Amino acid sequence: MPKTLALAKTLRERGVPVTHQRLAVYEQLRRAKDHPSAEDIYLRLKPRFPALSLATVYKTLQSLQNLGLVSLVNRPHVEARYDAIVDLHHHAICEGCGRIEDLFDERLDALKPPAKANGFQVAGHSVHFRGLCAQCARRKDNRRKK
Amino acid sequence: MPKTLALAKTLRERGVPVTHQRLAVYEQLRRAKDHPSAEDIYLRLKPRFPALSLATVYKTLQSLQNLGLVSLVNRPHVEARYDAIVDLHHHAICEGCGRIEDLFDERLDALKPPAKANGFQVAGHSVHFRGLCAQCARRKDNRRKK
DNA sequence: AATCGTTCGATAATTATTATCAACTGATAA
DNA sequence: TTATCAGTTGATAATAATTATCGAACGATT
Repeated sequence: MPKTLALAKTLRERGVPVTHQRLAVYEQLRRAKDHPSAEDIYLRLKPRFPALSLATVYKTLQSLQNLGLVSLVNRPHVEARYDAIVDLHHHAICEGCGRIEDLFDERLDALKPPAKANGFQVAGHSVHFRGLCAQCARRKDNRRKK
Repeated sequence: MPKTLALAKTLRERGVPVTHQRLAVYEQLRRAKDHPSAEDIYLRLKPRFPALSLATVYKTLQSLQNLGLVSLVNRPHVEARYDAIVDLHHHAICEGCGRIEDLFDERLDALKPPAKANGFQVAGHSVHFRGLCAQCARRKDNRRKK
């Protein structure tokens, strides 16, 4: 988790050109405490960088993600997936094939937020595991053995 | 969680007209075990209901959600939100104002999927609490007292 | 069977995101 | 410092998922 000042060094080390835009987007995201959207970041930077394009913000966030310097709170632009099960349950999401499996587990159902989340009134919760389902895990192993 | 046969009764009780389309969409979703998208459902029903429109599937899923009969696995069509924190952490999402707060909690970090999730290779996980943040909870209370 | 409010299907509109591409910029080497 | 070149930028078009619109058709009640 490099600080803004260290970002230039990190980028250089990985052979990624250091640009004003990249530094500014990362700096803005580090300062923000509200998990901004691409457009939020764009609007906040616009006064200082009048020539900035929204597309650049998207591309920059994408490459910072690839470098492992930025994470996504919610997956964007993915079609909605529905479930006829409305009772409390959880999900395992396969990153290989997109398959979503239902998980029923009382231990997970009983979770409570940490006391630090002061005054937050919980209406519900869910746990998402991400990884590879049995089939996809096998396929990956095979590929590696080649 | 009413069975398909019971759906007509449930809808009637709530004053919602019972239509072939609504019954079919719900039946299809109950049978499916793969958390289908609106389009998946549409394509699966098309052979039996050639006149069906994709817009109707969306509208039907929306009203079934309002009735509490269908749940969403992932929130659709919401802009991506980014985070400069890449270490394992969790989120509390306010349904009032959309605010997302970071939660750090070793208890939540240590979660493992139930043994039943056979062969699933976990790469990571996260816990989402949804509800109302302190401010929004207060506002709701006030409104109720009127 | 008549009426009325709701829903349906077709299509246009909207929103978030990605693709395209010519002009520019940062890093490297002369 | 300047020339070079791959990678990036900004402007805009394209795409994908979803929602809005609206006249025609339907379900429930009488």
